[in-house]
Amino acid sequence: MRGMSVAPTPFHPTIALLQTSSLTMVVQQEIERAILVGEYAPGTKLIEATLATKMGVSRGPVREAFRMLDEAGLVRTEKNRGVFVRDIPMDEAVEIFDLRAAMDELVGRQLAANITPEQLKEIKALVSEMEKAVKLEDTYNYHLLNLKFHDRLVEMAGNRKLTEIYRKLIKELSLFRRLNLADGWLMPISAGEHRAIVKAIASGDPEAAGRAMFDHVMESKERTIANDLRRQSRAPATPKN
Amino acid sequence: MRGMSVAPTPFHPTIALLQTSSLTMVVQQEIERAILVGEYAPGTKLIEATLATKMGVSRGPVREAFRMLDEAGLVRTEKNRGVFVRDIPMDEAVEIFDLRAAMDELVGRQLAANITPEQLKEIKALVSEMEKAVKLEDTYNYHLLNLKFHDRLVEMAGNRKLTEIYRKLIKELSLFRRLNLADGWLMPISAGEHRAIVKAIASGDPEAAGRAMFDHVMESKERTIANDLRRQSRAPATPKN
DNA sequence: TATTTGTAAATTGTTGACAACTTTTTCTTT
DNA sequence: AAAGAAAAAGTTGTCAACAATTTACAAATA
Repeated sequence: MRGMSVAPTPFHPTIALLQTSSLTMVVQQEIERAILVGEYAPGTKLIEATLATKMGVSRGPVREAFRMLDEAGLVRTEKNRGVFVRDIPMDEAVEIFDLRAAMDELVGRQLAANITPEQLKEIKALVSEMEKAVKLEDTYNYHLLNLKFHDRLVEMAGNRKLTEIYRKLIKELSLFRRLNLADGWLMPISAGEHRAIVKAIASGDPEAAGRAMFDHVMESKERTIANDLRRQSRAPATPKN
Repeated sequence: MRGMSVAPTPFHPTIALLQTSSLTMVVQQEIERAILVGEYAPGTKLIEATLATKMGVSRGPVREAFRMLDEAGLVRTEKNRGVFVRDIPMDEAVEIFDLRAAMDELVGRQLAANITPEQLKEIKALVSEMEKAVKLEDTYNYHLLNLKFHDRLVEMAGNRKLTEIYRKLIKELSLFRRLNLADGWLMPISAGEHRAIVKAIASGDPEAAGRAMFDHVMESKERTIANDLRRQSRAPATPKN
């Protein structure tokens, strides 16, 4: 037991947490959670002192968390005016879709060449669950499964940098308010595309799988745009009677 | 002149600067510059107090800048131990190359479809300059022109999100020490690929242009890997004699 | 009434101080 | 000497106070 004073593996999980996470980290994650879950809607002003007292810390950690969230694209900082939950405009959402399409194409190619039988089984199960949700018209659950499906695919592609940036983009996209969280009558279409993706990946044809994933993202982009146009015609942008 | 109190465009440039940049911003940019230019090598520990006094500010802004640089992937933070300039390992560099390839493929497709004659002229000029640098064996200038060439292409593709992330990746890659900054005998090859890219874009064939850009990035990836292997054989990793 | 000016309140920007932790140095002890 | 313990120094984490700026609101003016 000599010289064994290296890396004192913590006994209790709480201890491990305290060793890795500073107050800044905790605050950052909590604010991020609240933003992503919609507790702070896009455009909302986040006040340092308020958040600080609410979370029982001083303003320092809150400010540091703000700088992180800003860099991550979840808030926007205006000097001397404060930080606001970011609102993703339509054109930026479109840009994100295009970028995602290119990334997902890479994912498809990679998976067609390298996916394991177990992994294939896993994503097939996810697709089945989604089809179940379609039958039940459970849009919320479909939305969650859809996120999981794509996240797992990206993760399975085995490129950590890709995964990291993909997730960052998804987070930003969740701040795009006009996003259609699986409108009822669109679910079957989306679900069908998922089947096609899995089939293409299983076939082992990189180009086909890449194209299937690329097309799927572009289709959701088109659906999102169309959906937005419908809304705009229903509720005019500037009703300046 | 009613309601003209909007957007008080500053008269003096200094005023504009003071309005946008807080100390944190200035500190962040200065540290980033120093890192990218190699003043702080990968692995270097950055000490809050030292930087603070050196830049004439308190530790607060420095800490906030650290959080930004961490999120941007330029430094890594170890709780209670400090922040260090990040060192990009080989496998991560490879991942970045693969991701960049997918992004550049999108760029190529986009440009083949949408580039203007003026833009085409501009990038042709850049390629010519690079060929000049090849003749002069001016590797440093070639390196700079190469960066500019790719940056302009991405910018011309007109997807701001893509541009933003592309630049972030390039910054991270510059922390990959084994990167071959245009080794002499490789310049002609790289330059040839650039000609091919421009030709493909000019032809207006999106798939060809996309493939040309994709292939070019993958080739530089391979060149980088090969270069690293050569170095390793020259200077063994663990000379523990 | 509409616009401007002045003032108080709220909020952000920055700093310095202190506590907690890590690393280095010094001092024992063998 | 070598190893380990104790002390000192250096550095980070957190906080509270103060300064600078913006916002809200009321009074004054045209």
